[in-house]
Amino acid sequence: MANQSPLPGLFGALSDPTRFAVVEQLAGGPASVSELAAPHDMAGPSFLKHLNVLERAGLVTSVKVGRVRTVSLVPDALESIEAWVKAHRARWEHRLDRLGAFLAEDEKS
Amino acid sequence: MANQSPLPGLFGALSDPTRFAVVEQLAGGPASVSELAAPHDMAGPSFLKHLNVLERAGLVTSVKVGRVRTVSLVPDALESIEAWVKAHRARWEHRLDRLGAFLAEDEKS
DNA sequence: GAATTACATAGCCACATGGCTAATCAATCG
DNA sequence: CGATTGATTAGCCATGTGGCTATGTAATTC
Repeated sequence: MANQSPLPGLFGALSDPTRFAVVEQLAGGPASVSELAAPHDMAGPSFLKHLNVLERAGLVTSVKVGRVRTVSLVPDALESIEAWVKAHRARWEHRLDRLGAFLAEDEKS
Repeated sequence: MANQSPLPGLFGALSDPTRFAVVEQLAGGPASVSELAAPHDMAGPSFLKHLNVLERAGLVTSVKVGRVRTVSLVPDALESIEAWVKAHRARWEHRLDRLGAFLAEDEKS
């Protein structure tokens, strides 16, 4: 049982407003570091840290060509989040159904 | 536009392994504080803080009856996460399609 | 009514996080 | 070549976060 879920890490990466906004921007297509940084009134290095967090979390990849680094989304990451949420919401709703059934049953008595 | 997205807050709540596990446990149905705390080798007050974080984030509600507090999931929260992920993944995949089309077009020349 | 149980509050501490400036490196432009 | 631009590295600092112990309070149980 050496297997820790990677999801808390993904969530952590998305828990910062700056990083969250970056992901939203990237959903519109890849962008350079400076394009991504532009909307955020923040010093370059501070912003870079955020990008590194996103990349270490696996939400984002990047390639550097010449002096420009182009960053893009990794769809698998979003997919795994979606799968997890879907599964747990489903379990929960199933439970609510059983509760509803129980209450209805109770009502009859 | 005074409207900040609530999602980073939700993600923050899920970014801690303990809290993440609590949510997973709660997907199986409501539970008391001590039932939730049991699997986590951690002092009571430390664990309580986590529950409070989850509650402030809106992922969880609780009612105290007698001396026992019962905690349950708030499905809306998971739902809003799912909706966000779905939307952004969709945008991204649409983009990939356009890229594919572009590359195919390029191939012809 | 005394002891136990189930949470809760207060306060402390170590470390992580998020921001900054200054300085560097490498590619491109004039 | 020299200047500029885009990204990066190296520190520094304030604040937040996650853990603890000690103590408190309210509901049950014996």
